[in-house]
Amino acid sequence: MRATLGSSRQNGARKQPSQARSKALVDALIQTTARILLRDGWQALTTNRIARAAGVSVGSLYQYFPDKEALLLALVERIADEMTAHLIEVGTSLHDASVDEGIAKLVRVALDVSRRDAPLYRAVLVELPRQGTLELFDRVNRRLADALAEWLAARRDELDVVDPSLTAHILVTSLDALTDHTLLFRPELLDSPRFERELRALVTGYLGVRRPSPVQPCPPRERSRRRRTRTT
Amino acid sequence: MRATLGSSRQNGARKQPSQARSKALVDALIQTTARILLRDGWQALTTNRIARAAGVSVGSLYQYFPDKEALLLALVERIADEMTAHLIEVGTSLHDASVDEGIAKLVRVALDVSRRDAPLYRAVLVELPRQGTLELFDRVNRRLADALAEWLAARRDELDVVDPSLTAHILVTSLDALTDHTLLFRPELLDSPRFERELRALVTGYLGVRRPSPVQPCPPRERSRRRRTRTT
Amino acid sequence: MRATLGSSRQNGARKQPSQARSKALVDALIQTTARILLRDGWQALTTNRIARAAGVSVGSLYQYFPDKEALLLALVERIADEMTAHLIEVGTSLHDASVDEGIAKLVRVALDVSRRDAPLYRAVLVELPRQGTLELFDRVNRRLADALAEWLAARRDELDVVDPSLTAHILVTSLDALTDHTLLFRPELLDSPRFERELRALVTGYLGVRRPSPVQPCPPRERSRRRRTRTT
Amino acid sequence: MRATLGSSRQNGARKQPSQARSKALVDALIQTTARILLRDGWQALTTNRIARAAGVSVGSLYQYFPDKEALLLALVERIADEMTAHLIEVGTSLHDASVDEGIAKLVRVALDVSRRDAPLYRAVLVELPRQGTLELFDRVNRRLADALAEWLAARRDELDVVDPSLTAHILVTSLDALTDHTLLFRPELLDSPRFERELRALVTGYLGVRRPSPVQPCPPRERSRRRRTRTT
DNA sequence: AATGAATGAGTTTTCATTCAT
DNA sequence: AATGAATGAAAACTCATTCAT
Repeated sequence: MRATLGSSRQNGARKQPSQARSKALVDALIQTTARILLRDGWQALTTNRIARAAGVSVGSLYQYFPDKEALLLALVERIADEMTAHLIEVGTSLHDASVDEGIAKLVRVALDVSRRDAPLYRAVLVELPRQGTLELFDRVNRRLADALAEWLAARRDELDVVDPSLTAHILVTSLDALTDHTLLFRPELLDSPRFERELRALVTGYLGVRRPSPVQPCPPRERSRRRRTRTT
Repeated sequence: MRATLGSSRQNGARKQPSQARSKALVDALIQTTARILLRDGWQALTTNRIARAAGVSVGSLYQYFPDKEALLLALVERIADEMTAHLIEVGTSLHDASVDEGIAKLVRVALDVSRRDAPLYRAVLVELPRQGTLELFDRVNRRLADALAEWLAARRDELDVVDPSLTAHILVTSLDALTDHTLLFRPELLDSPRFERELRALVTGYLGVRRPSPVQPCPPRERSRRRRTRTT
Repeated sequence: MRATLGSSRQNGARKQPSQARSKALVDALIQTTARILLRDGWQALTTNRIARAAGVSVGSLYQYFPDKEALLLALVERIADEMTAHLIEVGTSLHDASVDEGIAKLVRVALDVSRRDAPLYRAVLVELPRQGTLELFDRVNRRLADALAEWLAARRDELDVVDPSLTAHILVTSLDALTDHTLLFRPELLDSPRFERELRALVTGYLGVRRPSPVQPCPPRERSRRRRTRTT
Repeated sequence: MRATLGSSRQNGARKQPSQARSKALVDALIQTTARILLRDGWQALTTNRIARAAGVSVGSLYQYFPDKEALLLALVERIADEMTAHLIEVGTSLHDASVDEGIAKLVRVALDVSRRDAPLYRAVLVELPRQGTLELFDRVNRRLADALAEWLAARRDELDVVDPSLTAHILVTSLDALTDHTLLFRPELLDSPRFERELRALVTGYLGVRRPSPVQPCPPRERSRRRRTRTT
């Protein structure tokens, strides 16, 4: 829910690691950064420490990252990219999904993503300066929102959606924020089916899912009616 | 949506500012902290700079705050307390509010709170270390959620709510997160009536608001029916 | 062994406490200084802390002591004066004392003085900057040495002393240093009779105490030979 | 009289100066510390000043010493080690030394050690916090005392010594303290042959050196007899 | 490319001392 | 005389970054 659905651009890395060796080095640095952040927190996250723990020299660190910030950004990006690996499925599989399926998928993926690397992700959320981080995660959300908007638009007749783009933004943001908050303050809820059900209810309710009533079609609900006639 | 509905306890302040003078000094320091954070960012936020800008000596700063962190916490607390000023109304006025009114109020207050001191709040969200900050804002949310849960419980017959506490948590978190995110990435939405309407729709939908249909009562929607029968 | 045998001069005190109240205040400050030094060490010994612990304001402290150093000096002086209370006896009672008695007294008083306020004295020795302290204690020693020198001179025929002044300096310094060192590193020895005996032996041996051998007097020289006949 | 007869262990140095360069840097820092302490006193002894005066950056200082204290300790240790260079001779050459030779050597070395780096040593004694310093010098003393005790034990028949260990402690402490005190308060004595003679007399007298009296052997002294028979 | 010793500006924090009340 | 809030110079220490090897 917070990963670049596509690929990442040249982050400020000084040099694109072309050789395998370089790639390994960059990986080691990023992973070590994650490890230290996790184990010892933001305070302990110094470039010298990272380099030593990664088994390289500070100089090497600066060969591949112009900045400490760049390294941090790379870490966040990596997380974002791992999130993408999950979201991308949804983005594509959403296409043919029925309304209920789509909603279930959406909710499920939001939860999965939070649970997958909860501790690291939590550490990043809590300890890292958000300056550049936010945009990264937002980009992920935007792409998911775009995919979702498309899907919503395609199912307009079954749903109570006027502005798919705004609705998608609201949905994605809600889910994102809910899982984040829950990760931070009620981590135990993350695994409860009850919580998942509520999230689905939230989405379902918001989308005003219309059930085909075979005999006596219910008149559209107040809210829906109002919504449909309004102009934004 | 993120303020202590009650008052805050003795935070780490070294000395309880009893005299008016002390109070003014503490105020000046906190406001200056806010100002610098706003104008020059986290990097410029050094104790010496704060003190100088506040027109006092560093020593005085440390007379009232044991730590830089304590000062920052005090700032966050102040924001949280200002939020409370708004939330407290809702908490009380919610009691007799009809369902529609309550929802409108809830949404309205969430937006108001974000808009009121948007820039400062944004700065705090983006730049400050969340270590102690999170709990402060969470406390606010919890209290609002409690008030909301009560209200929900009292209107159970009109609503589609099984677990008021969980529902309240979800609602509060959603609204909080939505306004936060929007403040950070789509600040222009914060003032759009469209956005407010959507938030109301989100809440209304989620709560499964039941409309009294005078003639032909619609059979409860699928979702609702399902929900009612499920065991949590 | 380290106290001013006479009285102390105007230490740098800003004002001679004439009133009883002032005297009490000065006392409280000095005693509090000792207490803090003892309980919490040199690091905790700040003027503000001392004043607060003594129940007065810092301003009052500076009313009576121009300096932190002056306060410290006053403490040392007080200790030195307490030592004097003991030494002064020796100084006078030494006059008519026999050689053996004199030696026993000298040694005994050196030990008593170290034992009396061992912890505080130890703290002063270990933690205080010696800048001005040394001279204070030295003055005590000098006076004792003077008294001792006189006594030695008066007993020249029984002793093997050429330069009473130098001998006295050596004796006083030795005893002083021995008790100090022992206090610091072998405090348990301070109470052992064995240690006291050795100190007497040291003095006796050094002074070459001549024993009147009734029958067959050993031939002189040999300071050593003479020494052999002494009884401890 | 105050140096580690052996070598010193890893003190708190952050990094073992393996390269020649590092060694030079550490040396420069320690020597500069000594110089400043000597020239400008304890007050002027700030890490920044030391570093600047040594021609390196503060950072470098902290690369090799975790603490200001560690640097100070290193200085003391260096002095202690230099003392050792002298004492070690005595320790070994004492073995075959006759009683008179041994005593002369002991006294001589005590004086030499004090004279060698009198000003620096004085500064250390007067200005440095003794917290960790004391143990260092004490260790030196203990080792010398051990060597001395052995020598005393080996010459028991010529001397009036019951408990070599205690006697050695007393001797070493006396000499140490006498030279220290004299360095502090009567530095001119340090070079006087008279003073040296007295020290020898002190030791000789205390040890109850027995002279072989060819004709009429004097009966053993009282003290000696008692001492020999008593159990401690 | 890699190293890691060196850098030093910049940060937090302390605490002796003053002075308006 | 007493107070104690205010001062601010100065200290210890950090750590991102560079650059000679």
